[in-house]
Amino acid sequence: MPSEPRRPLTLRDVSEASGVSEMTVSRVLRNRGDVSEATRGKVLEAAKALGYVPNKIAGALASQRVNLVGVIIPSLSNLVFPEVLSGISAELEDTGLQPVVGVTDYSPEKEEAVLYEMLSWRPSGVIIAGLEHTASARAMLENAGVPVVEIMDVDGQGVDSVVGISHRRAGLHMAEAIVAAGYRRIGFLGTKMPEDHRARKRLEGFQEGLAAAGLELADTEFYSGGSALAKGREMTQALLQRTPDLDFLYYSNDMIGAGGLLWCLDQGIDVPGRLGLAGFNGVDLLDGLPRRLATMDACRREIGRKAAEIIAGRPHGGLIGGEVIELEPVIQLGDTIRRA
Amino acid sequence: MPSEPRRPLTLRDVSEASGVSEMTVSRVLRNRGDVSEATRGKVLEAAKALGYVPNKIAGALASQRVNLVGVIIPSLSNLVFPEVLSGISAELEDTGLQPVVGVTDYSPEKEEAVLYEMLSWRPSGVIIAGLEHTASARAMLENAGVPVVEIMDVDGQGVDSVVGISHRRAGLHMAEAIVAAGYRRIGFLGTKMPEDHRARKRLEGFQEGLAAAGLELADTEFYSGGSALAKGREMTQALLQRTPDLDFLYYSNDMIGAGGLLWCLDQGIDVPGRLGLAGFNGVDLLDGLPRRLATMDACRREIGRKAAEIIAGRPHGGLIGGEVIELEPVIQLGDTIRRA
DNA sequence: TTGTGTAATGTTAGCGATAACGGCAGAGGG
DNA sequence: CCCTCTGCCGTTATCGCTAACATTACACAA
Repeated sequence: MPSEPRRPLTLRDVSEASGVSEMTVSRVLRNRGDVSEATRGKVLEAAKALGYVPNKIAGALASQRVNLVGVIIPSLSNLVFPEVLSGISAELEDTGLQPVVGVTDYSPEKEEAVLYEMLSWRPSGVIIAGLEHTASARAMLENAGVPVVEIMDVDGQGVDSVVGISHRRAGLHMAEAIVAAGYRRIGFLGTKMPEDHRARKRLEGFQEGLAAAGLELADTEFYSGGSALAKGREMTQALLQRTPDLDFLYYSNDMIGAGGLLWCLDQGIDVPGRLGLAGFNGVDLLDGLPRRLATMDACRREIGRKAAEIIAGRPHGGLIGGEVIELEPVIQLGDTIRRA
Repeated sequence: MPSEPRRPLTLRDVSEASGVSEMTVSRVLRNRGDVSEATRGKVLEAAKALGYVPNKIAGALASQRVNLVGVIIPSLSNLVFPEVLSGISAELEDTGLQPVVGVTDYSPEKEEAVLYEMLSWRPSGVIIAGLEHTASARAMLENAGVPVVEIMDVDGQGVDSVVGISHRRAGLHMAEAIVAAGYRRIGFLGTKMPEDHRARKRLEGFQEGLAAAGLELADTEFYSGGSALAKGREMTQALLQRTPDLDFLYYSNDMIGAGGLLWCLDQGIDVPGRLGLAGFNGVDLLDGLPRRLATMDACRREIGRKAAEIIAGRPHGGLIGGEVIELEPVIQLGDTIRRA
């Protein structure tokens, strides 16, 4: 047990304490190269006694290798992204790689800044949400010299690899299911976020699906900020007040959908008979609601896994390049869409 | 627009492209030292044209400075921690410092590993949840040579600075409020997590508060894993079936409390008349529930801010040492505790 | 004995940046 | 005219570690 952390410890301190060269200490600490059991023991003991922690900055500079993977996502409070992260962590678990998270708050400029900052640490790979980036950001990704995986969304052109679902088709399929169940007067409730391209694409796909059946949205309502559950209530009330004859409400995410569901139940509205409801994401956080909200699983964890797998699978940013993995979201009718 | 990212770019490339020395380029890129407007322009232009991204690894090694702050938390899905993080980010916003997150899954061993990994990058500070660590981890924190802030909890001895609330007193105050409202047959529902010391302390404080009124817990129920909302329902049902005469349920967090609340409402139980409910955390995610659950704000964002403030305020790990900041959680009676 | 192979360790030369200091103009004062 | 000062920019020496190669010691075959 040492007691004076005056001058930071270096390999040299360990080497002197154990009577071998710095190189040998380095080899022991990295489990690389041949070292006799005896020296290994001595070195480990000395390192532990001193409380030595290797300096990865120097190590990375010397070896030109960094065990970090940059992960850039829009938000941590969205509930979706922590799940993606969890998939990434799980997959990276014993590859020696480690995720480092950056958050953009849905701002392209901030995304660019975060990306720049990350790349300046020369990570072994980058996982970034979405396909839409500033020109600079896209250029950085192209020139990064490491594998890049754009996640969540496959509706568009990626820089390198892409893992996600088609939000357009997700919206489309939900529309088909709703129409098939016999609903005709359909409203949409969503967030007012121009930068949430995935929500936009879902809506577009949804409208496309309605159009195919000769329908269009009867009314829409948008919000921004605030507690999603509470907003779901308010918006639902507002929408139904304005257009009382709606027979279905499609929410852009499960949280506001849940709020809407709770409001409808409070009001004694017959769900799904008189009014059907659906959300998006399949968050199991909401499992305990009085009814299971119809939704569509966004394959969040799986997306994280696959993305991490791609990064981990490319030795040194190998030039294998651009896989596109499209996952298939599964519709869950729950209790809020009439069954045939 | 360049097109061949063969050999990674270095300062030298920019220096050659702009006809000045590496040192001058470095100065321009860091906004440090005197550089004429003319050269600055040339350099920036060259850097942009090449798509140069500085190598912070080399920079950090040379300058012995790293603009990262390690943040170690048990989980990202707990809802509480993203909020703490958001406070940290906000406070660090324009200090040049940047948070780097590590997750421990409530495992002391993993915490130790994550801490070791973080320290090996020589961050400018460490923010870590909780006061309980392995002996090794504690030693590392003590010898890190940078400011350390332990957050969330003040019931115990910290290594350096501490920012949080007293969970013991939080539990105690909730007990007092419940007793004051006239409830007597009180049950507790919580998570089965020996490593969640804060939940444990809250429970202890709660029992202490009951004891002061001559009461003790009438029954308890624990769970682990699964969707919190659903678990809240199940546990509540189980507990009330086993001990039907309970008149109050104290939940260790708002999510299971919300599940319980929904179940009680489903059952037509008179809340808060026949049965009172309370949770912990004050997550505004739940604002849209049919009733506002009684809870206690854990000052999550504020904790993040204060912790970041301490880190940012210490120039180079200055030796100012050990502040302890105890925040005061506010009880919110909501609609699930009888009012006087 | 000499050579050859292998295991275990040491030596040297950077990795890409920055700190610290040095040099060299031109301005201004005496 | 000399001297100091300031603005601007270059040179040199690390930072702590690792890749690559050199070296040593010993075993064993020829």
